[in-house]
Amino acid sequence: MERVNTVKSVGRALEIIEIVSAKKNGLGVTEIAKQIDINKSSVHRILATLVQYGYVVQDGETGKYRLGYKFLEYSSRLLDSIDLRAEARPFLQELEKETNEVIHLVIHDHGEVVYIEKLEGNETLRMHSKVGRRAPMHCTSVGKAILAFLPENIVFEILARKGLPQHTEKTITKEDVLLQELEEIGRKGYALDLEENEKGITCIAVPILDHSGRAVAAVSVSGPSTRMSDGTMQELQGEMKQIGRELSARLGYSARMRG
Amino acid sequence: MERVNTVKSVGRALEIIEIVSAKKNGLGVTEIAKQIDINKSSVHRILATLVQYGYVVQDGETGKYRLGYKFLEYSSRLLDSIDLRAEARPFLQELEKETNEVIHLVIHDHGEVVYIEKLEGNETLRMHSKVGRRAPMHCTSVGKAILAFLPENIVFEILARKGLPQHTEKTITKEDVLLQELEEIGRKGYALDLEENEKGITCIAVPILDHSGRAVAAVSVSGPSTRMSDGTMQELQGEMKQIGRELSARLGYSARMRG
DNA sequence: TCCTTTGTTTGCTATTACGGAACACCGTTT
DNA sequence: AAACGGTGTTCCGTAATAGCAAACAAAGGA
Repeated sequence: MERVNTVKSVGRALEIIEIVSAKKNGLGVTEIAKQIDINKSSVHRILATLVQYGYVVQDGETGKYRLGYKFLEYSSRLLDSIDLRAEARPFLQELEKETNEVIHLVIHDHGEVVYIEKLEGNETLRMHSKVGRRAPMHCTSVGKAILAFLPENIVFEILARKGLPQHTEKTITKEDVLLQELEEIGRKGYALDLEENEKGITCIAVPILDHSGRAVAAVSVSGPSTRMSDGTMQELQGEMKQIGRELSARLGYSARMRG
Repeated sequence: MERVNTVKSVGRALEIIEIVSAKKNGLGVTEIAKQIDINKSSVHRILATLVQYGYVVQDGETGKYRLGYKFLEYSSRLLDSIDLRAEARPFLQELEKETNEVIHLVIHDHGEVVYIEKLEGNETLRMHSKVGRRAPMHCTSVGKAILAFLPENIVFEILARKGLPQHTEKTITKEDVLLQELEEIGRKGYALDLEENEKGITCIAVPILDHSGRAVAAVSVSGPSTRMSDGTMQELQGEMKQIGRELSARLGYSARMRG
């Protein structure tokens, strides 16, 4: 963790937010101070600032500190600014109607994927809390679809930083194997996840490219491996690639994708 | 703005976040520095810290700073922790089914209401970006329903701090009139918004009380005034009060509400 | 081409944030 | 009841550090 030209107390504040966000029911000054090994009074002062701005609230009963609703506000603004969501929505809905499986829209952020939309059969209502969740790239269809359309040096940087932790017995944990897979994905134009992230779950994904041809997002269909047969995938991949091209075009990328 | 025992740089950082969040397409160091009248280099150093933690990202093309997806993550955790949402969901769904109107679930936060759920006919998918939005209390049904079940001194504090800005010609802008209305709401157990916030829109709301009988949230039905007739309201209010009681009970409030 | 306007870095100084300790305030225990 | 361990909060001297001004770099525009 390099700390060149940064503000120490701001960093501490953000670490405190991280800690506070992790405990649903809040926690106290002393507990926080222990976790990051700085003085109680410093924690208290930073918390006071965060409270003043609504980032953190102090529970009236227990006195514990919890995350404030301010984050919902910013999150809302953020989602608004991602017009990709609005653009993608009709395509996702059609995909869901056809497949009756779970549809995801993710964005690449700092070597992970962030879910910004999830359509799940009749349970569309339950999805909110999933939006914002993160997942690794090396063992998800969306992650691999994006990696395959990123410059090599960025891919190496991500893999070096994040490693290839094993999630299931099928997770690709060797870098050379993954690179070969990415090369294939690049040729085919879509990525598969054959139970590499979660046992029994198979996914197919296509990347969404920005104006320079770099992947910034991806769309996927996920389902139980029993339903996601080779045949199903073959039917799906054509349509999904079409959707990927369409959405890429709306981000300004008009060049022709291979495959 | 009192600043006793707070950390200046942290406050500045949060102000910078506020500014950055307001511009969809991001903005530059100089622009930010101008807005809060501090030195460029200070802004730069704080931004560097925020970038390091993922709160802010720098656009690769333009170099402008935009809000990072970190906020989605925290927002997600926050929504998870609000079990009120989960508890309320089935009730809201039934309300929506019956009325075919827009259903809102809000939480009180610092003298405003924050939307944490929105059900909107067939367009349930479009709601995400609305979650986290804020609205004033004095001119919304949900806001008034909550105010009516808060201690007087808190009500006065909120009104003093926020004022009663006029949104439509029907907005209540006189404090004594509003207090009288709140008293009536307290007796009846539900609140109406007769085009006080938005022209042509009528709403009805009931509060949700915590274990001590103080309002912390509210549920509402909104629709065009043409459809939200007196008769409709009369039919609705009984069921909505029942929902309010039910949800209050789950938060630990078991005392009998008046009305 | 030069000039303006960015973003970034540097060095100095005074600000200010930090940590230790004291304080106040519980709830328990003895 | 009084002493205790556990909170959260406040105070104060000091040293670290965040802020400022100015210089630098880089990128457009005229």
